[in-house]
Amino acid sequence: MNEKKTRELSRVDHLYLVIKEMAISFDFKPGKRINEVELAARLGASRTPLREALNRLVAEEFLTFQQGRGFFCRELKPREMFELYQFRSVLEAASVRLTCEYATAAEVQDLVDFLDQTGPEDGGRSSAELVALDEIFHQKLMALSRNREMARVLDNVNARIRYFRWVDMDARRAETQGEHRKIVAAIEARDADHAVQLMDLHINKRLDQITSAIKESYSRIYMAS
Amino acid sequence: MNEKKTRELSRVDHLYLVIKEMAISFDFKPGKRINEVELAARLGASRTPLREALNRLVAEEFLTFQQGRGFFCRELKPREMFELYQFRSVLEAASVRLTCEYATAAEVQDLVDFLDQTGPEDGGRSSAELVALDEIFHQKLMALSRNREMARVLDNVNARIRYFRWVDMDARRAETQGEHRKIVAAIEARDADHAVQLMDLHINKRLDQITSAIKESYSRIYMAS
DNA sequence: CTGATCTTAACTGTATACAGTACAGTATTC
DNA sequence: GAATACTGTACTGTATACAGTTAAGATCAG
Repeated sequence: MNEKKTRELSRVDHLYLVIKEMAISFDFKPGKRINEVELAARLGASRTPLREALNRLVAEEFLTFQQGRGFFCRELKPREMFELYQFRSVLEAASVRLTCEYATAAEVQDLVDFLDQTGPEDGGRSSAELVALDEIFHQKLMALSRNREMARVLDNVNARIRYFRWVDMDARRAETQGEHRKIVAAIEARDADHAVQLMDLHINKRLDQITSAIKESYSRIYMAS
Repeated sequence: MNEKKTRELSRVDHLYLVIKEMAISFDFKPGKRINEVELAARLGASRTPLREALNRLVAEEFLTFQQGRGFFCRELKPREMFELYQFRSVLEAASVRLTCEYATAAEVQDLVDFLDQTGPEDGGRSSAELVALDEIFHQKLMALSRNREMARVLDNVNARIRYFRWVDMDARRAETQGEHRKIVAAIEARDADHAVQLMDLHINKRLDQITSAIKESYSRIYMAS
């Protein structure tokens, strides 16, 4: 027990968080098997807590598991990304609708303040930083809809498409912030239908767009190694 | 390796399935700690694979985990059930909309056939059987929307509210089948808005209804023991 | 009888050992 | 030369041991 690891956290929790980040950013290559002995050594733990963490990540679809062969990194499949985008769109539309219903004026104002603070410009931010800001905006919105179950699933969906978005954000970095402002304006007016419509435009992505962006994603995954 | 357990399944997978069923039906009492040694002995396994299965179930919110204290059965909280019902409603509305868009006429006909086969009457079925049939109907519908990610989450939501529904179904056993028919009719007409509206009526449940039905649920949980 | 403190038993957290299995690499045969 | 059988190595699957921690029970003061 020497590292300055985040305390108050069990070893399994710690491993879970670290490996989840590795899975998100494809430090494991798509479809490749994970060597437990080697990974355990690298993270300074034994195989027992490591496998417990890996099992959690299997349940959250970051990894897959095959009887007798072990744990594997998920693949980056166009169809799956498309379904996750579609799912995200559904979650966000519901989020907007419920927010129109439940959020107080003060809470909506907080959202406006957040957009003001993060500025209308991208401020020289990296693609990853822009994605992070975008996710925070949507998390705040989801929090106002007062449904923690949907919030939890949205977090999972966002994490699973995050790598893809890092790549994709480069192409449309300018648009995001302005679209957020329009959505909040519609919420302030309590115009749920309009807000949902704007949200759909903001999120939806066609399968062919995804397919071509995934090619770029793959090339970056293997460039980095 | 003696039991006639479902083969081709790893021990962890087997434990996972068995314990999940136990969690769904509250064989573990709400909030109570799970004794690993005792449960391992009861299921004829050692603690290592048992804990791997328990960790998966924590990730799926059937159990909770506290550092240094172990695994606990989830509680049955009105607010959480309400949010799950709301979530289910969102998922099913999306399912209906996408089905209107993507399903072939033949697929919709299969749905009609399924309703015909399971009859307009409850046929003396138990509450649990009716809930199971209802879940199958909604799974089939979700399959037609061609989004496996949403299907997977719907399964999880359904499993988590299942015990509650076993209790609740007694009160409204007659209604379900007829509502399903109306929904399918709207889908056949490709009238998405109407189908969604019917689905909302079919699923939504107010928080106060849930709260009172949960009292009944708790009494049955502790009766059974 | 109530509350605090100490002691002890029970249980969790993790490492490790070993058995069994998958897979690669080599040899052998056609 | 290609295909198949064999053998060895590496890795997973699971049990178990032990250390550390929590929680309960007993003892004693107020």
